[in-house]
Amino acid sequence: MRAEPKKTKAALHAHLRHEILTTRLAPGADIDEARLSKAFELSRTPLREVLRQLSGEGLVVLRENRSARVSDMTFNTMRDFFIAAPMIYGAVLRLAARNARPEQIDALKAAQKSFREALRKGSSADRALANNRFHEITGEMASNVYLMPSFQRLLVDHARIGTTFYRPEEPADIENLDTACRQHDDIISAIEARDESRAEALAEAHWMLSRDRIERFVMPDALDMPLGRLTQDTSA
Amino acid sequence: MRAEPKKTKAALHAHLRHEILTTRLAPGADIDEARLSKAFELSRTPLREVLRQLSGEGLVVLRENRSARVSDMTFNTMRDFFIAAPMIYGAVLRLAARNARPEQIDALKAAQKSFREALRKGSSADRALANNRFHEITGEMASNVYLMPSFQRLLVDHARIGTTFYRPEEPADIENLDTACRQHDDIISAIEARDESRAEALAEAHWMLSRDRIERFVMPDALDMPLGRLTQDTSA
DNA sequence: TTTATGCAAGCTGTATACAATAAGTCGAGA
DNA sequence: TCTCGACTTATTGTATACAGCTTGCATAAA
Repeated sequence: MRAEPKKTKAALHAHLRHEILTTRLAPGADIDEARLSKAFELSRTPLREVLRQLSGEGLVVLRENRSARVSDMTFNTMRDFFIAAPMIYGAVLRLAARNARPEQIDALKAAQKSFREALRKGSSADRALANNRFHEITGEMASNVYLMPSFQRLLVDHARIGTTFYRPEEPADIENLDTACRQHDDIISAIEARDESRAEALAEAHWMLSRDRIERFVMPDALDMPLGRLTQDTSA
Repeated sequence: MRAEPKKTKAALHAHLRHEILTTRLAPGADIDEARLSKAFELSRTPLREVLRQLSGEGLVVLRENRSARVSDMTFNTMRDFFIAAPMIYGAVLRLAARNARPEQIDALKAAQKSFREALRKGSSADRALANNRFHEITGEMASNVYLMPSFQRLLVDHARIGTTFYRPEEPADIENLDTACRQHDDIISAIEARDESRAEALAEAHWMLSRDRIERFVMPDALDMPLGRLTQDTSA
């Protein structure tokens, strides 16, 4: 965390992004300018500029005369997420299949390899980051300036959802990740084959998978045991 | 352009947004920090923050160690625009029909009234701004945080396209605007009736209209006169 | 014990000075 | 006349100091 200020600024941006995507900086958490300023040996002026930029990227919200805050995830945003995601992501994968260039496909395969490794022996943060990178590349493939803003915004919260709603002790969640990984492979092959329809369909399936995991998290299976009888027993 | 700095900052943001949307600040134009700083009696620190924010909104691009620049419109971005617009805009109007609240519908009607007035006696900038406001309200109605970033980005360039590809001397362009105005009315009634499908269909029609105008601008009708024969005439 | 008001400490927003980087200009050599 | 290069000028990026706002605490009154 030393080096010239120019690099420091980029490093700070990367650091905050990392911390927010992995929810080490929790949604809704306050961001302390002074502390970051000291930690990165960077004055508040450029630091605030980074904060502004992150705000533009949807990672942070700025409030007048108050500290910056990590953008939070409410039930409403979750709802918005599952309304918007299938459409945007479907469009991105369709365009990716249409426009992907060979070197981008190579990059996608490399990202998938990293994702596999993170699955095997990485932390849940590593996994979310690797997955994020994978999808980010599909966005680059689609290369549509008007789709990217929403897509990036979705990816941010996709990553946060991925780390929030995951229980490593739950077999169903492990299996869920395996399925996701296979879907990534399918996505790669669809893009490589320039099969737009299949790419779009895979997007839908991929998001349904996330949705399932969250549903199981929020609404777990009911206990399968009858309660003891507490009433109407005095008449016996 | 006086008042306390807090207001000045907002004023500067509004000013730049206005100038860019109406293409008085042309796409690709350089933005001079020092000059703006003097003009608004605001130091460069907050000014640069505004620039960062505008960059997040897609109005401006920042380059390292170079002046900020109004984001440009190339053939590629135009292409991206017409690929993304029908989908995003269709989704927004569908959600608007689903979620619009009464006071928002009132606001939309008011915006449409302003648009009508701008049509009658406003400049082409007034028109673009009024139209922008109209659509912005539909975005508020949809109220989906993940759709808004792309939608806003589209609206910015929609406004710029509206002022760039308009020739007041062209009867077809005048008629085009009348049609757009009627479509706005239809959109309002579809939203009021909570008719999602119709709202979505109107979005499609509305963008096709913009597309037509641009097509006619870029590829005007061929002259309806036979050219003199210049070749193969020596054999006679 | 509770509520209100004033004071103090801390944090956010802005201005200004300075450092670093890029661009333009002039001159020298080919 | 053209090209290369050093120097000058202008502009961008950063640090720091200060002003204004918010908040929390303490003291006093009910």
